[in-house]
Amino acid sequence: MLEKNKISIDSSIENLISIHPLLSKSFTKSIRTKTNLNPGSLYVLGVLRRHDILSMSEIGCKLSMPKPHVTSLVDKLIAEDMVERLLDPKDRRIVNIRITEKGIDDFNAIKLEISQELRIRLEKLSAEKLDILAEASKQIKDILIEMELSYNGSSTCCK
Amino acid sequence: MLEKNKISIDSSIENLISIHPLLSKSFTKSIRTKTNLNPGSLYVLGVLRRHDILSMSEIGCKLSMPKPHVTSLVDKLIAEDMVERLLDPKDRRIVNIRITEKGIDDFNAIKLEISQELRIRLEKLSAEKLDILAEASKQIKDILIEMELSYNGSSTCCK
DNA sequence: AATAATACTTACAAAAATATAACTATTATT
DNA sequence: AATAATAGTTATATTTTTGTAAGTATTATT
Repeated sequence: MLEKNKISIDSSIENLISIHPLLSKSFTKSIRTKTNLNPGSLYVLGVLRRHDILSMSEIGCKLSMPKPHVTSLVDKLIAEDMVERLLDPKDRRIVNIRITEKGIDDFNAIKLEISQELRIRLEKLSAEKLDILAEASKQIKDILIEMELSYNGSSTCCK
Repeated sequence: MLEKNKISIDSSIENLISIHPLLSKSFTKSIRTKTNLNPGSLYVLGVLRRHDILSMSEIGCKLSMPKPHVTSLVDKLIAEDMVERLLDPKDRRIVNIRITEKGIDDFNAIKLEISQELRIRLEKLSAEKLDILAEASKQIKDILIEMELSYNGSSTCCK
C-alpha cells in the first residue's frame, strides 16, 4: 500500500464519518413523519430496488441487519404488496424476495416525499456547488455500491 | 431555478438517498460492537468536535433529535468526562456543552476503531478510485456542513 | 408587576432496532 | 441412514430512539 493511498483512505474515512450523521439528519426524520414505513423497511425496499431479487440472508447481509429483523421488516412490506416471497426451486430452504411493480412505484413516491426538505435546502446552493454535489455524490454512490458487492462476496459476510 | 440546476438537484437527491443506508451499514454496527457509547452519544460528540461549543437546543437541532434525548445522551458523555456543562453568562437558561480534551482524544480513538472494516474494504480499491473518493467525500462533507449551518439559521430549525 | 415565552430537565410511553436461543424444514456430509 | 450444516421463522428480552406532557428556572413582553 502506497503512502499516497493511505492518505486518501484516511481522509475518505474522516469525511465519510462526518457525512453519515448529516445525511441521517436529512432523511430519517422525514421517513418517520412522511411515510407509514419504518426506516428499516424502506432500506430493505431500497436495496431490493437496486438488486430486484435477494434472499432473506442477502438482505440482512447487505444492510447489516440480524435475520429476525429482516423477517419482520419483509413481513410489513409483503402486507403492503411492495415485495413478494418466491421459493427457490434449486434450494427450498431459501426464500427469495422480489420487489413488485407497486413496490417500485411506492418507493419512487416515497423518495420524492422524504427529500422535500433536502430539496429546499439544495435549491439555495449556487449552480456551481450543485454541479459539484451531483458529480461527487454519483462517484461516492458508485464506489460504495461496488464495495457493497465485493464485501458481500467475501467470507466475512453472509457466512 | 434553471432546468440544469433542477437536474443536478434531482440526481444529487437520488444519489444521497442511496449513499445513506450504505454508510449506515458501514458505521452503525461497529459503533455498537466496538465502543461503549451508543450511536446517539457518538453523534453528539461528533457535532461538538466540529463546533466545540453548542447549547443543548443547538445540538438537538443539528442532529434532529428531541431535546429530552439530547439531555440523556449528554449525561452519558459527561459521566465519561468527554464533554462538560457550561452556564451561559448572558442567559442563564442556556446550557452550553463543550467537548473536553479527553472527549477529543476518545473521539479520535473511536474513529479509528469503527472505521477498521471500512478501511479493509477501501484498501481493495484502485489508487485512482481512492483519489476520486477522497476528493468527492471532501466536497460532499463541505457542502453538507455548509447546508447544516444555513439550515440552522432558518426558522424551520431550533424554533 | 403580571404574564408569556424560552431553555432545559424529568418522567413516562411507544416505536424501532438489536441480540439470542429455540425451532422447523431442507440440504450436505459422513 | 444418521448426522451436521444451512436458511429461515418464532419468541423473547434489551437497547436505542422517538414523542409527549409536565415541571423548573430564567428571560422577554405587556
